[in-house]
Amino acid sequence: MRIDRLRRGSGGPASRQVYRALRDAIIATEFEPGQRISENELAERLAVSRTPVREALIRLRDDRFVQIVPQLGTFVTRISSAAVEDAQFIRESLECAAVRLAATRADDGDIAALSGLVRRQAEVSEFGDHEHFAVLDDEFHAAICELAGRPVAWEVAQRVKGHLNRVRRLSLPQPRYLAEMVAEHRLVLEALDQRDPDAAEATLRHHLRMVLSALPAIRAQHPDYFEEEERP
Amino acid sequence: MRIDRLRRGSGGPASRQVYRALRDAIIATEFEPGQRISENELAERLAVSRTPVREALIRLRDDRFVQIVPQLGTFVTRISSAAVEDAQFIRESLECAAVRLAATRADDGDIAALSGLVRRQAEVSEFGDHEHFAVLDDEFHAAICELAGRPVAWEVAQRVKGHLNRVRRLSLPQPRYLAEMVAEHRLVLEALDQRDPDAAEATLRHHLRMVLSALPAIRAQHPDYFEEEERP
DNA sequence: TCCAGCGCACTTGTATGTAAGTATGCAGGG
DNA sequence: CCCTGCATACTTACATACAAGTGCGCTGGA
Repeated sequence: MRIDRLRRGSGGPASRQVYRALRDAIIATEFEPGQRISENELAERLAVSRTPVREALIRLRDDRFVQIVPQLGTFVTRISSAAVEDAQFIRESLECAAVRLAATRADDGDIAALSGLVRRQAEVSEFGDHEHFAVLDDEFHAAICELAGRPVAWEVAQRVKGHLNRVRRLSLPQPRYLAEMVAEHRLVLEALDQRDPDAAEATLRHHLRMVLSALPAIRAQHPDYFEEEERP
Repeated sequence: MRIDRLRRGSGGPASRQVYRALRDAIIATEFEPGQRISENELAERLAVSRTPVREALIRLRDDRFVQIVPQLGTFVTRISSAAVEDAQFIRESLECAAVRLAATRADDGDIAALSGLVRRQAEVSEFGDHEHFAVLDDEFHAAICELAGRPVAWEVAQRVKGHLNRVRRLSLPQPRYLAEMVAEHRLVLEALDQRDPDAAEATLRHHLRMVLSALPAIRAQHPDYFEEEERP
């Protein structure tokens, strides 16, 4: 396990640092879905008291990354197709609405900045640097929400996006994945450049749905990471 | 102040009860925007310890209903036009996306149930019972998200909706308000009955935007409840 | 009167202690 | 061997104690 004593006095309050560390660990499946996690053990391992650990876990419960059962334990939620689709729905609804606004509000300078961002994405995609690309990808989507005048859209989207990332990390890296992402970003950018809200929404929606397509395969590969769904 | 000792052992954990009580009080402006609230005083008044109070306040901060400044105090957020518009944006994006899905998935039984709900709304609107209407209104919007197969859309929408409610409570009650709401619900219902996603989205969007129109007037009436906005 | 400077009272953040409840494993009887 | 019942060790929820930091008011001096 990579969770370890966190250095204090740097990144804000302890509870926030614990939250981020646990969230990252869950999304990276360093904490496996279904696993039980103990407040006491985490507090000891992180060298803080139970209080900030508890506050972090409460927030993770709001994010649906853990399930807290009183007097029994706290468990990493298993992946449920419904939860992933919920996250996808929220992200898609918010970002598509934002990109429509962005298409009507962006000026030439905004488009140029976005264009530069996509260019940088193309560069790092050449080297297959997934980690760096992920940062630039987030910047791209954040910039769209910013252009729309609704940065809150990205904040909410980012929160639910963790569920999508957890699934994506389980899928085998496709060789042409990054190149395709860049190509789709270019299409969105083009639609924005032409101030075409309908095209911008359509291309972004298509782009966002790429991730979800791999869901059934991933489920077949890691059945014990998934919640068994009721079949009505 | 109406915040008072809460009865334990009834409605779940104490922290949740405190959260609900505080949230309701803030939305009802029983806690005025800008007012400082003290963990200690609240704990004493509610006859619980600081722990559940603190957990409730943390969640309220995530909702942007309070602002916590370390070593200084916790304050009820003033109303900001940006925050209200953010809430409106999120709610509108999610519910409009949901109603499109609902229009393609609803069967005759669903439509009939929704129709019955609107009929009950018409009844209570006759008596000007705003409180009861609010409950039925929530049921209506929740039902749409349920029909879409995305109940999470309503959960998120409901959370941000508090910001809209706080503003709405400050506006003078319009005499024909409830009747108009019912009429608009009928239009949405009609579009759903005809399985027309575009019409459903358009009518719902128009419906949701009614609240926002009163914002400037309310701001003029309660200037000290509002954040002063920067004029770039 | 006015101003400078110190001290106190209050705040949130964190640490630790108490209470209540559940699953588990072991012991004993059938 | 198998099942029943209890003791125990663990969990979260809540209460309380301590630490660090900020603003405000009082006090003393000019």
